[in-house]
Amino acid sequence: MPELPEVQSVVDELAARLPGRTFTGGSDLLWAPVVGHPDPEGFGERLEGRTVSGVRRRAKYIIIDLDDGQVLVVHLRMTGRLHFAAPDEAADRHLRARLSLDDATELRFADMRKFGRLYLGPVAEIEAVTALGALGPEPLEPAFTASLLGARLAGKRGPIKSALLDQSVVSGLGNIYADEALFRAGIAPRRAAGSLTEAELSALRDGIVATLSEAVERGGTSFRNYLSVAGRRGSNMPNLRVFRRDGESCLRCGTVLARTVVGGRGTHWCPGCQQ
DNA sequence: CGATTCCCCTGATAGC
DNA sequence: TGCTATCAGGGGAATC
Repeated sequence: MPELPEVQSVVDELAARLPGRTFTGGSDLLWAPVVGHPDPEGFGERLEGRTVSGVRRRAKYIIIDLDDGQVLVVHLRMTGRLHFAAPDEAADRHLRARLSLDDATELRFADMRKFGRLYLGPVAEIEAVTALGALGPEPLEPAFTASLLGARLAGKRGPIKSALLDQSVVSGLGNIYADEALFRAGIAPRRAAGSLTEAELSALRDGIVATLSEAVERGGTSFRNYLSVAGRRGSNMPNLRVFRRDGESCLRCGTVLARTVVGGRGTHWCPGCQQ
């Protein structure tokens, strides 16, 4: 489940290789609905001849800038994976799209669960058809302070866990890092989002930043599916304190860790030290 | 408008 | 052992 750190790893590897490359004809959609925008029929034609000028990340979106001002945006969702391959390399059964490049390779998008999407067009168009236009602040940028977090959460009555997963509140967190950040901050996942004290907001801001930046350093977390562009697993899993550790004892206070459902999502936490 | 529920998918896992 | 039911979960749409 790629969240900010996993997407960052993918972006870093794409950025080392894709700029300067030109998409050529012969791109192939093995499963047309993988294209979320525009209509799949026009996709290959619109991409052909475009040269990559840069690769960057916004929230969990991979943004590939093209020389004509358009962007090719990729969202991996749950099981999407990008990798480079030779055109004659055998395709695995989950391959959804092959995008031909001018160096006799192709950028492949595979996705077992079929949730991931490719989008192509001017930024404004993509912002209109995805959440890209309504995203909350990037948590690893300096502007992400406790007071900004407090302002984004103000007045919210729903659980803090749900608010952290809402990409319009803060962008980039998913289920793993939301649980981990709440544990580090000592805040129970069902606390009303707008009820946090200043000290708690500060601890949560710090917990989010530490959790994400450590995971970025370790190349992300590979729970089961995630692989980087180069096919590497992230090494952050041993760094997880609560996620999928229910039944084990808390590293901080020894209480048996619990699992519950908050906002329809599996939630892992310590009833002993998260208040 | 905010909060909640449902839905999309298919491999892994649990239960019998 | 083998089959079937359930689960997981990002984010968008529909609903309350």
